[in-house]
Amino acid sequence: MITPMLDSRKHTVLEAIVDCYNRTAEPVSSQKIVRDYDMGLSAATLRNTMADLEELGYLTHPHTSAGRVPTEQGYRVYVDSLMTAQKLSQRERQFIRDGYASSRRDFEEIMEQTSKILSAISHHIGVVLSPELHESILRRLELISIDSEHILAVLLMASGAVKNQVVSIPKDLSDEELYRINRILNERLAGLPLKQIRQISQDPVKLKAVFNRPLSDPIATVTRNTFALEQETHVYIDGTSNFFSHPEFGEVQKIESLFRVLEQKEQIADLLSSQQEPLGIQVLIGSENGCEGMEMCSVVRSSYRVRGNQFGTIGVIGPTRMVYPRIVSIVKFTSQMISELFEESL
Amino acid sequence: MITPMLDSRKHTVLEAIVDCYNRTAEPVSSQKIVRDYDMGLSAATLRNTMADLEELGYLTHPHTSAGRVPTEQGYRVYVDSLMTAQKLSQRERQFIRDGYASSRRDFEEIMEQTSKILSAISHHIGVVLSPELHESILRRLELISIDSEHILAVLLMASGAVKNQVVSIPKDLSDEELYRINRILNERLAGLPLKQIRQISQDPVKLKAVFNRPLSDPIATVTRNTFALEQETHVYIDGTSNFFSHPEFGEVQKIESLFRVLEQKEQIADLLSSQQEPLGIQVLIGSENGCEGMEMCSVVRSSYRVRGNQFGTIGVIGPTRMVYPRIVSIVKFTSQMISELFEESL
DNA sequence: CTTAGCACTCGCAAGAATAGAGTGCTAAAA
DNA sequence: TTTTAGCACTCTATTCTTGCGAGTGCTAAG
Repeated sequence: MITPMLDSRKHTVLEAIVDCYNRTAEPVSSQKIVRDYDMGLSAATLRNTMADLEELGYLTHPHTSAGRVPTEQGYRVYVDSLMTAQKLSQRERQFIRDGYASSRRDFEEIMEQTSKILSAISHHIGVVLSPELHESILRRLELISIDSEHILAVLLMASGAVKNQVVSIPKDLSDEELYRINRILNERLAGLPLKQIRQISQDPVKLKAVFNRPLSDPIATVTRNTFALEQETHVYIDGTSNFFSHPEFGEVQKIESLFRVLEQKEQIADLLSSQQEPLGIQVLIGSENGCEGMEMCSVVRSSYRVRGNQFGTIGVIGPTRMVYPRIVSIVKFTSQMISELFEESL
Repeated sequence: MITPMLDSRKHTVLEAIVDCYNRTAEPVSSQKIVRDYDMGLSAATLRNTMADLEELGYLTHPHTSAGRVPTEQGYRVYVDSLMTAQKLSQRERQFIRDGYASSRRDFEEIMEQTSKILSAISHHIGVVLSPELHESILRRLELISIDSEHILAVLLMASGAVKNQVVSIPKDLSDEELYRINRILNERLAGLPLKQIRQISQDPVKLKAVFNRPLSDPIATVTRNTFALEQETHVYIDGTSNFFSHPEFGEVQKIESLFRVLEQKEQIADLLSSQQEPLGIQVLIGSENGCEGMEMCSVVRSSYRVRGNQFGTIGVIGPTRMVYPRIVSIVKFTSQMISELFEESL
């Protein structure tokens, strides 16, 4: 628990500074700590300790005569070994539960609702990443005729996700034949992950092996066209305007770079999924998130689990100066909630 | 063409001021006009004319020693009777067409792509409102079993839109029975607008009349649950970060109120659909849009048409100081494009 | 090792001075 | 009668100065 280089006083002081800075968004002076934190030390002593912490790289000075501000490294230590978990209040838990109560529990709605809940309760940005479609297991497939050249393929996944896709078909395919194809596809492909189905459908040898039919058969064509899917995850974002209330984003410039990033959904998807380990909670502090234009933001993320042993990610994006214990608890609890939801329903 | 109260000189001057202000975002002085617009008049004369225009309510002064800025009323006159339509260049038309080329032409993708195209080419915010689901005509309905208590209802609309919905069903409904119900529902309900179907499904008398079965019959339950749909339109927004490049949004405050509105999709939906007349283009200048927090923005919108005689709306939201002729042409052309797309495909 | 005291640094806010852009008005010119 | 040159006046934006206050670092005493 105790970082080797830091004695217990340095710990306490660093924690106090992080805490104070998080609340005020202003550099913390030695005076301020004496006044607010009653730790039985004089300002001068604190100044010495603070100077030490600065030398170790945990604090900085905006300028000579200003108070101290935690560095990313300082936050790192704080998050890893200083902060004490802050349990969510009964109220807050209830708020999260209520958020899901109204939803009709379909897949998309849960995703959307989650991003809303996360942002509403954290007062930061809530983000949800759906599980990668390719990893999903096909539960069932339905082909619906649209016109003579197109059908709508409805892919129902084990996770509860649904993917609609318009597919071109060979002309003059009768309804009966379509129905027959539909039945065969379900027989042979249901239960397999999409990734594997895709491989089969693009590989003539495998395709032939699975269906035991010539490649010119309509069934081969339909399969090929239906499963020529791109990799795909959806990103749900909510609460972007919460950023305006933080004083450190007082200048348009800073907020601009952030918003430009947020509009690039792929970047956000990368941000949430990179080096994600299943079922752990992770905190990326400041530039650790590796996202250009988001250096002054931290990300708290966690994976969640849906049926079919698949994982998605939820997260909160906020200023580096966020109340980590609270946000961590929120993300943790919400990811549990959502995993449970997917377990019990659908 | 000529507004009664304004002689031809006032026209020219007003147009010049609007044009100049649109380009520079700064109050326009008499000097500036003499220099840039070669209209054979001295600065003093222009000042007189400008004073007249101000008295008529078409211009204002930020302060005594500043240049003139068009009022909303001024813009109104400009848009209604002064500006000359600016044809899109071949390049621009091609840009729009190319934007659709890649899309696989399913309903959602066209919507999404349209908002992207609009924002990319206008450098403002692109918005698309899908047709109201209730007005859509049901083309076909497919019921897919999920588990013993739920099915997935896939509603395929005449417009090409698809709506998935998880529906609770009576327990122990056999697959055969579900299939039978599915067939009957298609027979009786396909071709009707959802609104009407909803009425039928919620009204015991009508329900009985249509299906000629007791209300306890599973078919009645499934119908009721499937068509208990809320009114629903989707809003697609893109290009929000474009707003940062406009100098009039240099202060965080102004941009904040705008972004808070943009996060409220319902408000945007209202904004686009209120008093919309089919197939016309409309320009709402400044506070005319009636949306709190968007007083400094104008909206150029147009409806588009999908199969089944339904209408949706597309629009561009930008600062009041936008290049109206260009934006109007963009919106007009795009709405034609999208109508054509829906005509030919799907 | 801690702390009081003090000199020193630096940012920030308030004021003062200045420059300059633009207007309105008046009187002369067309 | 309309246009224009000229000029006084107004107001903003910029720059510079000044003073204040918050904070630190260092030193010497407790």
